[in-house]
Amino acid sequence: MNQFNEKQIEILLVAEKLFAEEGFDGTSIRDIAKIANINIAMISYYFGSKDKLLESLILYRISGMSLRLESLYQENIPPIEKIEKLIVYYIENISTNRLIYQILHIELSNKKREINLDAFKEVKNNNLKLLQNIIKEGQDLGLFQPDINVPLIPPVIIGSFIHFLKNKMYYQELLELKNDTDFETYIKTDLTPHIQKTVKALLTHH
Amino acid sequence: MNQFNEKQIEILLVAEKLFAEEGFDGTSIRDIAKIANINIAMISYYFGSKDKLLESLILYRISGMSLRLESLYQENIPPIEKIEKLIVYYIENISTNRLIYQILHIELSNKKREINLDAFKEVKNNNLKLLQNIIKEGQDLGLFQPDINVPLIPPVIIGSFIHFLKNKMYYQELLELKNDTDFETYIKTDLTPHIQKTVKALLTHH
Amino acid sequence: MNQFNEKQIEILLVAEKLFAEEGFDGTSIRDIAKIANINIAMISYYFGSKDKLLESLILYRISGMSLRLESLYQENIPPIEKIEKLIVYYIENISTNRLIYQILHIELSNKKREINLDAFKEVKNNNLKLLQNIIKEGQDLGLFQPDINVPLIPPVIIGSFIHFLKNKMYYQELLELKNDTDFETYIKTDLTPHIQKTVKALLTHH
Amino acid sequence: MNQFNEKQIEILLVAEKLFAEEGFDGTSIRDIAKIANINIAMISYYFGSKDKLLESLILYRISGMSLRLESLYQENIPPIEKIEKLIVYYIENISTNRLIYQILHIELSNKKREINLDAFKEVKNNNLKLLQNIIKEGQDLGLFQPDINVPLIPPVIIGSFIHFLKNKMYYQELLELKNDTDFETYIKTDLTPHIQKTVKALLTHH
DNA sequence: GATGAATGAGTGTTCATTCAT
DNA sequence: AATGAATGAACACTCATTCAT
Repeated sequence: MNQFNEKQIEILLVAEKLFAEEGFDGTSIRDIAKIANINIAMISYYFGSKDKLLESLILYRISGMSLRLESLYQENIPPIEKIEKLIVYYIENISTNRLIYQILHIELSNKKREINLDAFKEVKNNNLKLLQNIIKEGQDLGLFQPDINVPLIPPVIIGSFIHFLKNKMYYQELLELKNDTDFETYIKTDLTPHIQKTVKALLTHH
Repeated sequence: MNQFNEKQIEILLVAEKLFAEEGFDGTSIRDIAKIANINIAMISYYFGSKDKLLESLILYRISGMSLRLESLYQENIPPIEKIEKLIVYYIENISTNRLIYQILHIELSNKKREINLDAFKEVKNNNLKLLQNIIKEGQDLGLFQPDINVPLIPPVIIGSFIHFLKNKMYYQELLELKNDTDFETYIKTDLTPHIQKTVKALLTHH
Repeated sequence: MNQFNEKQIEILLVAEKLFAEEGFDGTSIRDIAKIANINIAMISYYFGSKDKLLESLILYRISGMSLRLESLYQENIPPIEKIEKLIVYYIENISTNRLIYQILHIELSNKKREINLDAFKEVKNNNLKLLQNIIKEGQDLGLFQPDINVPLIPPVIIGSFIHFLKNKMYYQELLELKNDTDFETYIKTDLTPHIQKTVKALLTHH
Repeated sequence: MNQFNEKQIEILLVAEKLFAEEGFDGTSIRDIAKIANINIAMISYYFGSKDKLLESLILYRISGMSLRLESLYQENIPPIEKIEKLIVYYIENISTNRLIYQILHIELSNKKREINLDAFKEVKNNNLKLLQNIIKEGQDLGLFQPDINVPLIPPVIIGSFIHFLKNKMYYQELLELKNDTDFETYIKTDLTPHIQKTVKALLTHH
């Protein structure tokens, strides 16, 4: 399933870190080669070019975003709980793939590079479909309001979380979260429930 | 009040466009000079360096984010309406300053550059304080729930909107918005109300 | 006699210091302008160009090397004492004009710049002629040896002294001269006598 | 023993010539690249930077100043002859390494660059020690005067010669040396003996 | 299959000088 | 008489990529 060998993956991981920290244009293949402890020519050799290295990285990461959700819809729990679980999934998925999300967020708006995001789109569509099913279920049960603009709910979930991440320093100061652990804990104990609460309110409030 | 002359502002606008589109590292001062139709040396001459050009741009834009809100709190309208207006303000402010927001979002997470964001932080803090006052007012009137984590509300508003903007192409396809005008209209007629509804639900839902 | 006005001389003095310390090519007119506290354009305005500034400086300095020696030959003292005095004059002249000597020594060997050194040559020739007369006098009196290659004596005097100056740091360490004052004192109490002794030995030794 | 390859040495030789003729700041890496017939990037590639190129050049030259003198002290000839030979060595060494001496003399007095001259200092110290031994030998044999300031003798030798070289044009005219060959011949037939005579006079004259 | 050597194109910046005022 | 604004040319250096081996 995975078309990259060990050395290639090592390069991809180094590249991911650097692209996320310094940006694609701000990262030179020399930097990558030095940290990955490989010859500079290896990158062109393995991936063809710096651009194709990015493509490979995105492909590698997105194909790794397994759809562990498949079963969620089938579970025998109230729709409201499914929503809660879905939100946790969203947040965990972004957390796990934080670096590639960062890269994508930057490069997405870059006119220079045309990135094939079909695989990413598919992931999004699957998640959206699942969300739609759950909401439909809740509506059928009379638990959720009927007039819900479903496609605008993921932006609330994802957007809130990513905005929080991006402004880490600001919120660390504001919320007096002294270190990274505090920050991560806050995401679990406060931010996630807050987003859940927000979405649930939206779905049920009349 | 504004310390930049006409020509400098012209350069800033070109730089803003390019930095947003291509990234800071992806934009060369030659690109800027060519489009702004000026000599390359002018950028160093006017701003000192490419880095300082970015600083100047941020300063220029943030100092332009006038606090047109001052009066909002004083208005004689129900708190719920104030919230609606504040959300419109948030969205309009980001819309107007879309490019610099994009730049900031990218450069914020770049380890290389240390950008002085004190002015930006101040804007944020002011907005947050206003939000807190409005919510307090609503709570005192028994209209809003008492257990609201106020600092987490701006992420919902800003995050949702920015996520929608960033994934413009995806949502244009999904929502069948054929062109930029449709997209902008959708923001006004659907997205803004959706965010308002979401926040209002959160505030009032028990 | 002096064709430079006060401001021009101020510029020349700043330029002299910088040219000596950083070299001509290593000094920018911006550096000069900043230290002299004048507008950059002033240098071109007053002197025409950076190159002509150097020319002006050399002219200014050389024309200032007054021939205080005229009378030496006429003094009623033994030739050997005249030689001693002449050597002191050489050393004092170079000391006083240390900076311009440094500049000349560097630029003399620079192929790029063609410096008109006629005035400098005249000074040298005058000094040489005086030396020749003194030596002739000593030879006529049977005090000095007859086979003296007079033109090679100034190199001994000037060369020794300048070499000592150029290798200041080396000799400060070697001779344990802790500071600039010690160094200057050593020149007076040891180096000058040493050069005098050397030349006198050459002139009188058979 | 020599860490530079053929191509690097070729670059070093071109750089040496240009640095000597135009000064370090007056020489661009473009000039060097053009004359050495290499790509501009090669200089950074081989030496790291222009500054390090200079360092490499100095290292290359100084490490090449072999101490061919070791045996001189052991030779079974009178001290006065050893002195003569040592002076010839000084002059030949400077002649051979004329360009790097010129560069060092310029850069020595440049405040900008800090050049590691430890190796150069060692060469000087070795030569000085040899000189001291020879003079001591002559003094023990009653041939040389006892009160000799030995550290000030090299300045006489080196200074005289370098001053003569630096003022080549002046002395060529003064001494009617029509071309370079005449000039070089004069150094051998007149200047060297003159310096030898001077030092010998100093050492033996009472 | 893997890499050291090499390069042309491009980077941001500084330069001395000019010119309108 | 004096200067701020402006510029083309040059600067040292880094870039991603190629290619012979």
